[in-house]
Amino acid sequence: MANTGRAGRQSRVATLPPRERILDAAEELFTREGIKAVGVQAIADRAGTTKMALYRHFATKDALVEEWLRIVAADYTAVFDQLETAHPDDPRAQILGMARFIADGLPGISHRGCPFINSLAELPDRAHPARRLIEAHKAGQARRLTGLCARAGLTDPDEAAAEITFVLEGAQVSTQNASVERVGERLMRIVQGVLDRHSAR
Amino acid sequence: MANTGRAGRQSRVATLPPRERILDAAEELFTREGIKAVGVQAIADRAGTTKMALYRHFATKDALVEEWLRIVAADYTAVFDQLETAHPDDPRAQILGMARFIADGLPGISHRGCPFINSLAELPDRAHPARRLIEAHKAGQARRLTGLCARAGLTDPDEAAAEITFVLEGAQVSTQNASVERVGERLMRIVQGVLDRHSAR
DNA sequence: ATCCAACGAGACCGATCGGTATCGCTTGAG
DNA sequence: CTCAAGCGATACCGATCGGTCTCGTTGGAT
Repeated sequence: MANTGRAGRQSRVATLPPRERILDAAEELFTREGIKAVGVQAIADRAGTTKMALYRHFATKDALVEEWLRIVAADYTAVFDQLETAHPDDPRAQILGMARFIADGLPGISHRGCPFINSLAELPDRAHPARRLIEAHKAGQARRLTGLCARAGLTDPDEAAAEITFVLEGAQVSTQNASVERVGERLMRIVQGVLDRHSAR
Repeated sequence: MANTGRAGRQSRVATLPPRERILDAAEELFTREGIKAVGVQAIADRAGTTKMALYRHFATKDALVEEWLRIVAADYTAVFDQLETAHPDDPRAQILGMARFIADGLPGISHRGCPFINSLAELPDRAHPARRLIEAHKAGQARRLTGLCARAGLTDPDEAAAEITFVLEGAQVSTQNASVERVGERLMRIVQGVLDRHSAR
């Protein structure tokens, strides 16, 4: 998901405006190295611009972090929305679509995990705006997933949603470690099993 | 697990040697604030000693981080061992015991997650000794869990172990966010379900 | 009693951090 | 054509980082 910008230098033609390049660079570096490990200078360099230009668009580094996470969250929500319009009357397909989206993304984030989980680790302060954003996003996703489970006719929507959430998060975490092989398919099989098991018999 | 040292000032009597106090302080601060966010000065202060004393026992900050993670990993392994001696011929009880241990620990790590997962987020470099330590520990736990699943007579030990791992990690991650309520019991119920489902009928 | 190793205290170092100030240059809307 | 706004470059600021050095004290084994 995301990572729209090419990795190369500032292309000669059709260069994006500085603000977008900065956000692309931030996405790349924050994801790969972590928030605290990346300095604003490095972000400016990778964006092919300067620190001053960065501070013309973002008040502080924290504000940039927040905006980056807002975009990531919006990307996830967009996938959810898109699945909803694609399968308006099939909540089960929406759930499996979300799982498929996560599963397919696993190889790409190999050894680097989920941006949200990693950012939470670097933002211990619950009052931090970026952290509040993450928690709000996760809460919204959980509510939405629970709703889908209910509409899918599962016997215990709360339990099923929690189960799926655990498995989804756990798969992303586990991808950081060991053999990434078959994690995606394993994940799909498990989610499928959860749905079947909670279905009214 | 761990957190053996009292939280208070350096007690007047029976004060632990500096090295232990430093490790206790590191455990406390690294867990609560994160690795990168904590300076060696802060660790020394909390241990009631000085930076110099710290560097007499640990070559670098990284070495201290590594030693801390080694202790945490050893604590987990010790619980595993203890369960093995308690239920030598009941692999199922061992698995449930481990899940119970995690579940009971969830309220304690509320909003701060698992030290391993958080540390992975702050150690993007796969060659970092501390990271290698974590990966080795996780690999060992996974192997052990798979073995238990096999001995428990589950039809697909690999699948069952992966499922349990995902759920365990996911529960710890999710504890950082929302309503921590009932997460422990929910976790136990899910693991129990995984065991039942994979049992030969 | 002695002596040495570990300790507490604190100054100090170079590097890097987030963030600001200054100054030309480009550029596109009026 | 004009001119202000946005831009790139660079120097700079105070604070903090990990890590080193010195020195005076202390306490347990011999």
